[in-house]
Amino acid sequence: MSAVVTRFAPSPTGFLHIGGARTALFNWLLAKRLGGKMLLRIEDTDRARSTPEAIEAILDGLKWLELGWDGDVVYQYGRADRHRAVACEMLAKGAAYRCYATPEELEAMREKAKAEGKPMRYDGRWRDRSEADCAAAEAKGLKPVIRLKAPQEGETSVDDLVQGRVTWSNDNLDDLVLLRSDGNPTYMLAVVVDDHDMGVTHVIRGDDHLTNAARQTQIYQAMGWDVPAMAHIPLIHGPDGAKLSKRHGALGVEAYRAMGYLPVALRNYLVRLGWSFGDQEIFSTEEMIAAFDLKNVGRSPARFDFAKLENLNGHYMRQASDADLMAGIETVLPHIEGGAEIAAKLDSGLRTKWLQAMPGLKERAKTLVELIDGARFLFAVRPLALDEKGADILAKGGRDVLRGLLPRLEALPDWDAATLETAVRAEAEATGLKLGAVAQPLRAALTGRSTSPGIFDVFVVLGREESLGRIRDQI
RNA sequence: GCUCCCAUCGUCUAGAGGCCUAGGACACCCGCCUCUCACGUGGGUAACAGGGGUUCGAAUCCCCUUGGGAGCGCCA
Repeated sequence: MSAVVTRFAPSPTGFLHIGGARTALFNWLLAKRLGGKMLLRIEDTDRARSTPEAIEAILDGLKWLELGWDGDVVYQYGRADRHRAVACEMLAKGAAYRCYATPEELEAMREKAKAEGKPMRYDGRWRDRSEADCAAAEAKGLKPVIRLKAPQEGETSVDDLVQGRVTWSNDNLDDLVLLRSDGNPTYMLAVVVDDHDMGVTHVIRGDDHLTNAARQTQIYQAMGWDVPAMAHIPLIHGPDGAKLSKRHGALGVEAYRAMGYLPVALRNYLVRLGWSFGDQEIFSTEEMIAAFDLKNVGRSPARFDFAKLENLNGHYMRQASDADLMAGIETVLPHIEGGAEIAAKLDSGLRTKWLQAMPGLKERAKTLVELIDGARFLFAVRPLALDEKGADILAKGGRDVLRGLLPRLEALPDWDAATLETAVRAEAEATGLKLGAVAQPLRAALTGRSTSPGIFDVFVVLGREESLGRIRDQI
């Protein structure tokens, strides 16, 4: 029984988008589940569009998502010699042929087919030419491409683990180009050769590759190689149902990092997009691995829903340890707006206060960005700038409440939550106010806002001097 | 145009002929808890695209229609 080998094979023409991330996740999960390996291959045969920045972004994205790959990264372009060798082998065995049709000629052919309402396929005009024809073309200085001599009768089927058996009539599949006229392999050839050479047993990718699967199957067959198991998963759509384009939120995973999402939450969200396991919604990484199965991957496309991602993220934030959250904050700070200033203030004193406030803070935040925002009162400098609601509370009687309360607080022997609460309640009782009517002005003075963690916790984290100072500032 | 894929609440989905008066989750609405906001908790609104079959019985099987999506490159 040979071990399972999956692969994630992005082309480095842009960042790692959300659909790619899910494809990587599924490959990773299947490999983990079956005790196999997930390989990483960068499909950079398109020299003009591949960039080192994109490669970096993809590797960085996978690392952030904690989807590690096995072995070294394979760069497809580095294997061009082998691809060429296979193309020559196919030529030699009659499974491929030289085609001297020019790009202009092919373009005209497509235009004509389109105008006549016929399928836009290569018509095989060089399929059975003589050596003499080829020599004549050569003499004219034409450089040939090498095309697959695909079967013209019968049909080609793909037994897809997600889509089921999908069959094409061979007359709908034309003779694809294996080697370009400049001698470089095409994607179609390179994928097949690489997957074969790398021992890939399961190909999991977006269903935009479904038709390619048929053509690639023909290449496997021409070479007499085993076709790996295939699984074409449906694409992710934008919230409006249209294709997930850049305009819609087909953001790179680094954008999700900058929005303050946790890798564990993003993984959980992504795995439930298209895959299900009964009614279970929350999966730890271990549970995900144990439960994942291609059989439970659906065939219909899913829409991306930020609300659900956010909810999941909130769940994982609440569940996370304060220390992990602190670490998360520090890693995300360089990636968010205004993060640098906060990072500059983040000394051990602030870190201690922040950690102390974390239990109350994390209950109220759905993202790391919100967590940071909710903690602003910790490092705000006196006199505090009030937001609209905070100012409103103080303007409408809040100051009077603070004036009445101040002496009581100043006289406190201890500065712990219980003592403070007793004092504030006593003041409320003495003035006939509800606790909320006293707590809100305090909240406004202490945090500048109308919402915050429990007010007595805020008192304690801020400390006696800072708390009293902030109250006096507002009187 | 041609080929292929898809179709259950607003969204993600459960459902593999009777267990479905269609379940869960998110979102939304109404309560409870409460110093605010959250969290938590109780409840509610909300879906089998349409039409034909097959069957004693269909969300589940078949066909058609409609609506989405993908592919049809010397891109990947």
